[in-house]
Amino acid sequence: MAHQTQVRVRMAPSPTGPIHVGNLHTALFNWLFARSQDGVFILRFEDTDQERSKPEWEEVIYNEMRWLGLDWDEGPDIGGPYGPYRQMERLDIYERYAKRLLESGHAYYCYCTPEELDAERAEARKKGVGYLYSRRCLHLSEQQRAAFESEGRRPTIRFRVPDGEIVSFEDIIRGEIKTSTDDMSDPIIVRSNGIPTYNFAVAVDDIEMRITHIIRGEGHISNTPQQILIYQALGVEPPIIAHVGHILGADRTKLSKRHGDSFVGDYRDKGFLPDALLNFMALLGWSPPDGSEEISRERMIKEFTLERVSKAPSIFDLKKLEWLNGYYIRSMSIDELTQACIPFLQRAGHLPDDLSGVDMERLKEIVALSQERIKVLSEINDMSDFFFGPPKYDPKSVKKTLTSQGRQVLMTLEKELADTPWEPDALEAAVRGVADRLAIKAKDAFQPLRVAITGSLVSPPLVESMKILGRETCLERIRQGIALCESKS
RNA sequence: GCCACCAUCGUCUAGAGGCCUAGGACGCCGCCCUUUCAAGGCGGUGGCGCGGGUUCGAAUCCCGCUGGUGGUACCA
Repeated sequence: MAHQTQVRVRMAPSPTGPIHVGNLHTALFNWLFARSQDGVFILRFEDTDQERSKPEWEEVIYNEMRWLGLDWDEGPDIGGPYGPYRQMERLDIYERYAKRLLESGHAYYCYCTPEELDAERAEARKKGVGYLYSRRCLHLSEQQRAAFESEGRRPTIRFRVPDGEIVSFEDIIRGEIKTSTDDMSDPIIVRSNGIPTYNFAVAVDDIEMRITHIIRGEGHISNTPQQILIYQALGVEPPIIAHVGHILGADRTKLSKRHGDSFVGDYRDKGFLPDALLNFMALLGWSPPDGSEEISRERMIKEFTLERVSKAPSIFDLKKLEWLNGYYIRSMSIDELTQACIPFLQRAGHLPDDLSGVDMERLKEIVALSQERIKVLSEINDMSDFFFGPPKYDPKSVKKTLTSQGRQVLMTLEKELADTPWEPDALEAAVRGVADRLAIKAKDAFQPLRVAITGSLVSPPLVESMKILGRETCLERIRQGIALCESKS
């Protein structure tokens, strides 16, 4: 077998906030590709936007990546052979590359002010043509430059886009994409403060870090020709490129903060499981050959190929995520699920912070009764609240069941259950017996009892819940239920 | 405005010229199971944006249109 160079891909977020669902999508595809190819997954922070980048976000991003189980092989925290992995620590590298471009005539200094540039843009807009920088700084003499400098103007560096050429690249997902350089304005690659702009820094980093495949969102398609031109000017073969479709909100626009719940952390806090979230995200724009929906991390890695990634954008469908999450919850062992629910129960005040006094066996029984009833972990709270304190009587449920007939049922049950063996089967038989004796349907006996015990018409299985609650508590709640009947009538 | 990308059920998708009377999944609806709600089982609803080509044959290829999205920054 021929030796192939090792696949190297990267996730390059800017530390300007937590991980967004869109970031996760492309990060996942990069990670899956790396893992499927025995490649290297690199984490790099693109922090050249000094205004918005904050070091605090880095820690948040690490934590979320760890929560998701997306591990990286090189990064700012663990280093690697091509570091540093934070762009602001690589300024000398960009400077070197910029110098090369300047010397080879592929770049030039530009002294235009933002105001002057705005005017040019306004002019182009007025004429209804695409904006192209006027290039009035392309051929500045030493004297002209000195004059600008003495005015106190600090230059940017622009890349000189060649005239009359077609830039073309083969996108693995989309096929050939061509752009005419005549439609491209000379981009600023280094700001007047010496910090490189995105398109330049990315190209330099991807070269320096030996990136073999760029997998990113389709929003970057329009940046690609610029970057290809930079590669060409530097005499470097560009990596293989793949643009994945965006993820859209229900309004069909690119998912963003505006849509709410667009951060990974939002889903973590609601009780979505990382495996479910990853499974769901993988299915947005990709599907395994056999069409399976529930697919483990291992299988995703095994079956992932860029060839199967679709180019169309996709809408984030919360309902499907919830279904998948429910599937994963149902697949967990009771021990695992209980552990996963504990933080949510604590946050709701159902469990103390210090778990040493908690009856874990009882807790597991409670969780087990809710397992196939919850779609997200946080739902454990509403589903099982009556185990942790007095029931919250739902007015509608009370009105419907705690009627005069309900009162009769509960009063009979109070006596009956006083000495029924406290086991689910016996309890069920007892309730049915009462229904028979009263000549009513079993349902009409169970429902008032359910409301008295749990507070609601909707609850986990009743007799199993009563078993956990114990006789005294249940009898007390039945009396409470009777009282509610009386206060009504 | 200009440039680019995209286009199969409501949603995620399968589909790489005949296997398509377009398959699966989520959702929705109905039935079964059942002490509630779920879960599970069974069934149903529902789609190739439009118009031209190419071809014996098009969801699949080409062109146009329409629609959507993205970019158009000394943001990334």
